[in-house]
Formats: sequence, structure tokens, C-alpha cells
Amino acid sequence: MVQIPNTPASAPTPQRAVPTSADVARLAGVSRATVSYVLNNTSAVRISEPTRRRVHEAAKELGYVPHAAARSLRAGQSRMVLMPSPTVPVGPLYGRFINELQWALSRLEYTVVQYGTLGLQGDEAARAWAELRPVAVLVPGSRVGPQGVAVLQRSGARAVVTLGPEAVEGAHALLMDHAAVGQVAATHLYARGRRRIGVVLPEEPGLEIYSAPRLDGVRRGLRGTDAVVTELPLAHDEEAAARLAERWPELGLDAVFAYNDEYAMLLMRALQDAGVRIPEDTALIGSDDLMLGRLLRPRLSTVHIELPSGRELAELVDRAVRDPAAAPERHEVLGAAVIQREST
Amino acid sequence: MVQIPNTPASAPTPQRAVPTSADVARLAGVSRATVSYVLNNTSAVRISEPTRRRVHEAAKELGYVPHAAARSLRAGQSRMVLMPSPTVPVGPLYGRFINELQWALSRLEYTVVQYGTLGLQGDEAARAWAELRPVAVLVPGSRVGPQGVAVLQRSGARAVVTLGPEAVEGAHALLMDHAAVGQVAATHLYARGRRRIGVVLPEEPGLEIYSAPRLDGVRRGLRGTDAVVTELPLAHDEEAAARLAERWPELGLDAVFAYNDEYAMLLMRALQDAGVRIPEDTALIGSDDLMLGRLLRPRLSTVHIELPSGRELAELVDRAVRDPAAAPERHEVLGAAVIQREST
DNA sequence: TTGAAAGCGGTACCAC
DNA sequence: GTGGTACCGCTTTCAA
Repeated sequence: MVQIPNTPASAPTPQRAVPTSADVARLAGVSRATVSYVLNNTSAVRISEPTRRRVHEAAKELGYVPHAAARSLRAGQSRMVLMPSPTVPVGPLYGRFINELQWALSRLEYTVVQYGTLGLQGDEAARAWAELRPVAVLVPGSRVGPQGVAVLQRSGARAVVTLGPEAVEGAHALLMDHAAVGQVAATHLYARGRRRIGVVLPEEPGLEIYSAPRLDGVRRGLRGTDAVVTELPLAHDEEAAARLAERWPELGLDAVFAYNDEYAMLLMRALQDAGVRIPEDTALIGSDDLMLGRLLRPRLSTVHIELPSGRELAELVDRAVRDPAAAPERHEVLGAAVIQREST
Repeated sequence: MVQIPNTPASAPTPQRAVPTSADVARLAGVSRATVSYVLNNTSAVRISEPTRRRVHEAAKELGYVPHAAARSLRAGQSRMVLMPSPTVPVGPLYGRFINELQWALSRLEYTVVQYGTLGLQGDEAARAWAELRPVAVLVPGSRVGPQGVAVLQRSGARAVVTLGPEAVEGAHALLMDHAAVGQVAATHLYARGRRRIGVVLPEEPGLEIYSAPRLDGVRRGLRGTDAVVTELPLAHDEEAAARLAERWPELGLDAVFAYNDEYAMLLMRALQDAGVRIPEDTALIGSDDLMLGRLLRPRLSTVHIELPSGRELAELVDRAVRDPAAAPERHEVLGAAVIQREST
């Protein structure tokens, strides 16, 4: 039977105490040390077969599960890779990337933990992450500054990797330069003879992180040319798209880069309903290469975005963990290529 | 200056040791107890203002961050809510739900952690989750059995909540009965006079969790009628859809429930290209009420799915944590309602 | 082959 | 007001 120690009669829930290795030791008639040796298959120490069996049986009977916090406290380090969850709902592209990454890291025996710290800002957030003493931190977006990186490193993080538009002092960076997306789109449109180019900017909060650099990229792609860029704020609904389409004649645009395929589809529909011919009157290009864009008539041209394989990132993390003193790596990982279909 | 204890000369990285509360105490010239009192604003104890300041300054100077594992080890419990991350990439609907939930839980001072345990099966996985000693576990899908629930509870989880098609012994359940989705779709199609009804089954692995109950729902909705159900396996690409559309004449279907809007859009395009008129020849309905479905011509009818608010679930969790002895709650939370547009 | 004991970093009781 | 100290669960050295 299991003793229930220290359970005052007043306790509302006489919950059975969580079994510890000491309980297992008691039941098996051995010491805690032996339990530890057996359950961890410690090779430096030989334990007799009968003892092993007794320990295993006792552990099973009690439903013993080791306490990860205690273990890593003692060990002085964990294999936890912390990934603060992105604040913005992300598309299937990024979702797949994250999934792949998790898989690759778990192959390398890391434990991937996504930690949602909504509401905490900047260094506050970094401190909250640091409390968990992760061995590595992968920060999506631009949610950490040099200070935050320093906090994490002082707290034992052997690798801090940012995934976003710009590098942060002291951290490794996987640079996802969304400007490239805008740039190739713009270059493509220009090459097709378009000069009055609109750029859709989603009104949904949070997306500026991506939309602003994409817009910059468009500007950069057209620098030194006679093309003119017009910003087109647009909410993610049909009415907004219809209103925008109504203003089309006065806008006088002959091409649009629509932020991504979803906004592009929204706008294409509205424009067609307003009698604008695509691509004759206005060329339209999205990005992300969603399957659905292929289904439209005309088929939607798009910017295909290539993210790094999860394996590559996992290996970067592993390298950095093994040699934390190495200089921060910086990789440009976002590949952008136009896929021309029928809308441009 | 900070002492670097126990750093053998052979260490490859003479990394500065992570500061502990003892370091802070030393620097401030007080005891560890005092540091703890000050940094936690312990109300039961009064600390003089000058001491407080010295402690805060020392902590700041060292960049001290408390060690969550040590704290929760001592406290005997954490406020961590563990959410094993779903194995299947989920749509925007579910993503929003998760986000909301995280937010609501953090309002209640819980710490939400998503833990990716790919590769671990059933009770293995439950054990891995239990090692973290979460105060509550939210399991999406059907990834835990009664045994797993028991393991978690014995390890101190005061609430286990499953989010999925069926309840699990001993755990609270938010029942998301996807059969309802198929059922309302089928009922709708039947009411519109359709009798030969196809049901798209995605070939992508992992989706059976949803597609199977939806198919069952269709069958249930048509039980006792003269309608006939045909299963239509379909991969998520254009060629597969075209091949399916080619077989349309021989299939002789007058309606299709297409699993969700995305497959519906795929199929609609293919059918139209094959000369099938929608809805005259074949009615088509999806589900999830994606905005994009509204953009099609004809506009896509769909099953709108209503998930519970994150706040509700957060409150359920909180209630369960406060009173773990209470009987498991069971809530049917998936609302399904047909939104008829033009494709049916 | 096994056990005793130290100690990881905090917290909180009890003295002073 | 502040400090000493026991203890949370586990690993690991050292002795037996």
C-alpha cells in the first residue's frame, strides 16, 4: 500500500501522493540510488538482474514517472529547445516548416516546447523564457532585442536563433527577408510592361511585420525606374475588396502585388465583378503559391516562397549548442521566385 | 565580481556561470531568504526599504532570472497547462481557437506550453507529458487512452481535458463530434432533393480522424432514406481532382459533400472544367466556412463550424484544477450549421 | 553490487 | 527585519 504522508484531514482532496523514486526504492527494498541506476540504465554501474526486475516492477506498480524538473535541476541543464509561439496566426507554409523543425529536433533528442507568452513585451518576455532555462531558444518574428538575447545567454541558453527579417546582436539569425518577395514580384510586373503598380497592405494587425518589408521590396525592385507604387490598404473581407475595386478607375493601376494569394484571390474576384479584366487591364500577383490560386481563372501568378528545411535549422541549433562560443551564424534562407501563370 | 565556481580549466567554454539567488544575496550582502522575500514581494514579511533596493540592484546587475524548475520543485506544483501539439496541421479555425485559449489561460495566470512529442505513441507520450508535472493537460485529437489519463493524474495533473471526437474515461471532454458536420450537410442535400451523394475523403494521412466521423455523419443523416452514399478518395492536388471529375458520368452523383471548403474548391474547379454544372447537375457543399469559398462562382455552400470560445475552455480548466475531485465534465461543443449559398 | 549523502536553486518556517 | 536551515525529487561520487 502507498502511504499518504502529510495529508491534513482538512485537505479537500485526499489526492494520492505522486510517487517518487523514494517510494519505488521502498517498495523494491533498495536505495534510491539503485532505483536511479536501474531506471536510467547507467552503464557505469552493474546491478544484478533480480534487483533490476524488482525495481522495474515496483516502478510499474506505482505508476512512477520521473520528475523532469528535478532531473534537470540536478543535471544543471536540459535538452529543451524553447520556441515562443508566434503572435500572428501563420499560414500553412510556416506551419509546415515548424512541424518539420520539431521533428528534426526531436530526432536529435531535443525536446521542443512552444511557450505562449502573450501580453509580455520585449525583455519581459525574454526573462519569462529564461526562467525555463532552455538550452536553445528559437525566436520567430522580431520579438527579442540584444538585451533579451543577453538575458537568455546569461541564463544558460547556449544558442539563440532568430527567425525573421533582421539579425539581432549576439544571436544566430535565419534571415527571412520578405523584401525579396516584393522585389521579385515588382521586377516581374515591370518586365511585363507594367508601370503603375499597387501593393496590397493587409489591415489585419500583426501582419505589418511581413507586409512592410514586402512593400519595401517592391520599392527597391522599382528603384530608378519610371514605375509608380500605390499602397492599397485592404481588410480581409469581401466588402472591403468591393470598395477597393470600385475605386479602381480613379486609381488607374495596371498591376497589383497583393501581399499573398489569399488577398489576391479576394481582390481578383472583386475586380472581375467590377468589370476589370485580368490580366489585360490589371495584372495581379500574389505570393505563397497556395494550391487554390491555381484553381482561379485566370490562374493566379504568385511568388513561391522557399523556407529552409527543418533539418537544416535543427542542425544549426545542434551545432550552436555544442559550440556556444562560435560566432553567430547568419543565413539568408528565404528563397523567392515568381511562378507565372495567367494573371500577369 | 562574480566567482566562477567549479569551472575546470579544461572546460572548452569558460562560460560565465548562471547567477543564482545565492549570488544575488552575496552581492547585496544579505541572506538567500531575504532575496527570496524581496523578489517575490512576500507580504508575510516586512523588509526595510534600503535592503529591498540593494537586493533589486544586485539582481539587476547580475541579470538574475529565477529558475522555474527549482521553484516549482520546491512549490510542489506549477501553473503549467500542457498542450501536446496536434500531429496534423490544422486549419485557421482551430488555430484561432488555440490562440484564444492560450490568451484566456494566461489571463488566469496559467502558463501554456505546447509540447511536441512526435514519434511517441499512446501511453509513451502520456508518460513524457507527465514528466513535466503539468497542473493540467489539454489533449487534442484522440491521442490518449484511459491508461494515459491515469498516468497523468497520478503524476499530479489536476485536470485532463480531451478535445476530440470521443470522451476518455476519467478525463473531462470537449466533444467535437465531426459527425454532426456530415449529418447537417447530408440532411441539407437530401432536403434539396439529392439522392446520390458523394463524400470526399482526403487521402492525406492523419485526416481520417476528421473525415471518418464526417462520413459517418452523412450516413447517419441519410439513414432510413432512399439516398445512396459513395465514398470519393481524393488527394489534395489538381490532377487527382481532374481524374475524379473524369469519372463523374459513370459515378452518376447529384451531390457531393467535399470534406471541407478546400477540397470543395478543388473539386468544383475540376467539375466545371469537365462540363459538370453546379449546382444543376451536381450540388456541392464544403465545410469550415472559409472566406475564399464565398469568392467562387457559384458561391460555395458550406457547413459553418462553431468552436467553443477559448474563454469557456479556460474556465473549465480552471474549475477542474480547483476541484480535481469533481466528476468529469462532458461538453458537446461543435456546432455545425449549413450556410447555403449558390452551389447547392 | 549497493547505500549514504551531498547538492542542484528556490521557498518558507522558525529563531533571533 | 533578517538569517539559518530543512526540504522539494533526482543524480552521482565515494565508501562499504
